[in-house]
Amino acid sequence: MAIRDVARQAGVSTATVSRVVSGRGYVAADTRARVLKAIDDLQFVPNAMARGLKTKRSGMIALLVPEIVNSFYTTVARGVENVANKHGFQVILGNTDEDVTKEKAYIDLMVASHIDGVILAPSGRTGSHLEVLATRKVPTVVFDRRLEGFQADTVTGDSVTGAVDLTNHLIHLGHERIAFVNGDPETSPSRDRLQGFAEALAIAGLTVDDRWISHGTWFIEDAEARVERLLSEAPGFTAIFAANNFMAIGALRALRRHGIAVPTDVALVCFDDIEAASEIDPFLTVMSQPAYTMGTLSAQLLLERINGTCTALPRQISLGCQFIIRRSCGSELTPSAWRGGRGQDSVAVGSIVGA
Amino acid sequence: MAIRDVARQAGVSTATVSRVVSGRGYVAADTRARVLKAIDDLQFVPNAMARGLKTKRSGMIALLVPEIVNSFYTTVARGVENVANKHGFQVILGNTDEDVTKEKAYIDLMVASHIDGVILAPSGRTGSHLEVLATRKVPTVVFDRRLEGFQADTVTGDSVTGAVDLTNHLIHLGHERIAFVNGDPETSPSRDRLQGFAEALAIAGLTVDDRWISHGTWFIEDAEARVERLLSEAPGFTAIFAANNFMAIGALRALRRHGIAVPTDVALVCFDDIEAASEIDPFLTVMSQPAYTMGTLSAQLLLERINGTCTALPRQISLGCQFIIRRSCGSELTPSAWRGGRGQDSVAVGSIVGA
DNA sequence: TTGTATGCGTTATCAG
DNA sequence: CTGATAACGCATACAA
Repeated sequence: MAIRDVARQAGVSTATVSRVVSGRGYVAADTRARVLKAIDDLQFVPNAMARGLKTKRSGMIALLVPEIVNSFYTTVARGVENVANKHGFQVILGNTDEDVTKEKAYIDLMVASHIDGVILAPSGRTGSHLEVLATRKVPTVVFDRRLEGFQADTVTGDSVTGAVDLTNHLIHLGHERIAFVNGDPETSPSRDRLQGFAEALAIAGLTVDDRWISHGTWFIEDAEARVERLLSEAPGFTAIFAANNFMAIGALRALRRHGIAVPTDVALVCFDDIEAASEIDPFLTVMSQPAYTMGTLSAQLLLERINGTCTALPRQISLGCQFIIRRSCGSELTPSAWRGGRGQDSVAVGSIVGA
Repeated sequence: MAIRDVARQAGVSTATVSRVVSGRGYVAADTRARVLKAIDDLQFVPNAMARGLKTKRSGMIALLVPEIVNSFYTTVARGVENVANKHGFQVILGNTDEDVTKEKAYIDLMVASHIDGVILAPSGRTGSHLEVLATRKVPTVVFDRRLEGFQADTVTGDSVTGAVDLTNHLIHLGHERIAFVNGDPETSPSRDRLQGFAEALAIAGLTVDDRWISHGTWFIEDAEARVERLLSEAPGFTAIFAANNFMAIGALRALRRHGIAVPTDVALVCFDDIEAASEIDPFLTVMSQPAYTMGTLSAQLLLERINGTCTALPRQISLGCQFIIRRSCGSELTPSAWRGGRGQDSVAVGSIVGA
């Protein structure tokens, strides 16, 4: 059941069938009807590979995320998928596990599959392992994490500002000794959030005990181990700033094991929301990134490149984050600030930095 | 930079290059070396579409889930992806949004892409919209939800037993008036869990107020609205059995709005875990399904079909669930039972029902 | 408006 | 062990 079978059945040439199927070119109404009937009779489904071989387009885009069980990334995925599907693209979702090697392997596979575009939250500091994308001119959008030495449209959250706000919040509540549980320092959000944290402290005239700042990976277990160590080696802090939701979960585990209550004994704030947790009890004060929007926007930028609609220089877009105040800092719940948006994001203020 | 460029560069035929690349057939050592050098020089990457057109295999399998932000499904995805990648397959992850139409659209796309196999948690009661998979002989594994009138390997959690245990737990704690917040009655887990619930109550000589049993969809918002209605129209229950994690979250939202505390005022248990929430505070008593194992197993079954290793009749596998007791029922935390497994699942007892 | 013919980049079948 | 060559299923330039 290939295109030629349909052609024979309808008494036309394969070219005509192709025109009917693709909708390109002129076909007489009655001829079209005959072809459509044949297609239906034979249950003809065009072979996407053969088509792709000819057109050099696969109709697929890849989305590579470092951690598929993190709801931040799945929400981004939702956004990407919705926009992509709406424009006739399928999304291949890959989980890179914060591993540059695995990321590279995926990229190579994608290149071989002649994927039409790639959206990824990269794991390394540089984009050296992505050069094949540039070489093969595969449209690429980087999100969540900026990359050094790699030109591509980039969509990130405004981590510096968000971290400043989150830190100020703690400072205003009277905290002066704040521990910072960071993720992988190779990734830009890690550095940005630490920077915002440090800036806010400096302006407030506060100093940081270096022992209260820990780096590592973005895995829960790692954060847990580091907070564990922190508690035994350098206690004395009254609050914790977790660089993302997973770091916060790790911190919570360690604190719980030590019988330390949040926010009674230690305050806790973090980047990214932990939706499920907050249902139970308005709990963690967070700086929620517009994940869904990050996904839709990334997909839009990518599609513009794929369709050639945009040929401008790489665009850098920074999205504002949403401050959600809950009672994790010892403060009372502020109803007006408690506007946890579900499903789609609430308004997200974006600023375009690049061209 | 196609295979013929490599052939020319290495001074051999395309057939020889193909043999080197695919690893099939005899090639002299020195010839192979020359070819490999040419491949490296030219940065040759074989075109997967051309290969697929010839071999009729895409090297891809599709995983269709109803709700991508539900950690149960992302955990399954992790399992599927790990096994698939290990065997050289890529995974296309699709989100069907509990929508049969969207599911059908995905399936059609997959068939056109000559996907090698499909793993899906279907949305409808029957598999009538999946017949194209049978027609085209696309290996298929159904997981999480059984399908009527569709022959395929199936991997599910043992919902009936799990529901019985969960219900007995509530009964033993003294609850006699239990509300049941179900999901979509078109899906088998919904029916199985209600059945287990009813069985346990019957054995205990308890009756159910029909107004306390609600059906609908598997969306959080829907459960929330139904519990909301329940609270105003038929209060009086002392416990809630939520058919899955999302139903529980919806219930929690409604309860919170009414100022009803869990477990103080109303007890709550559910199927599937809410990992993040439990980190904060050992909270919900749940019947956790072995999601990761469900993923790896589904992938294994599928690969056996794809490789033709298994040609037996459809296999039905039911996986035992893990009972995690926390303090959501008014009981004290039982340390020995508190063994929430992370990452990979703890032991999961499986029973093969079919051939 | 329709048909013919060619090629996309591989793999596989045969000779050699 | 290696090479020539014919498909695979479709899209498209060019003819008609």
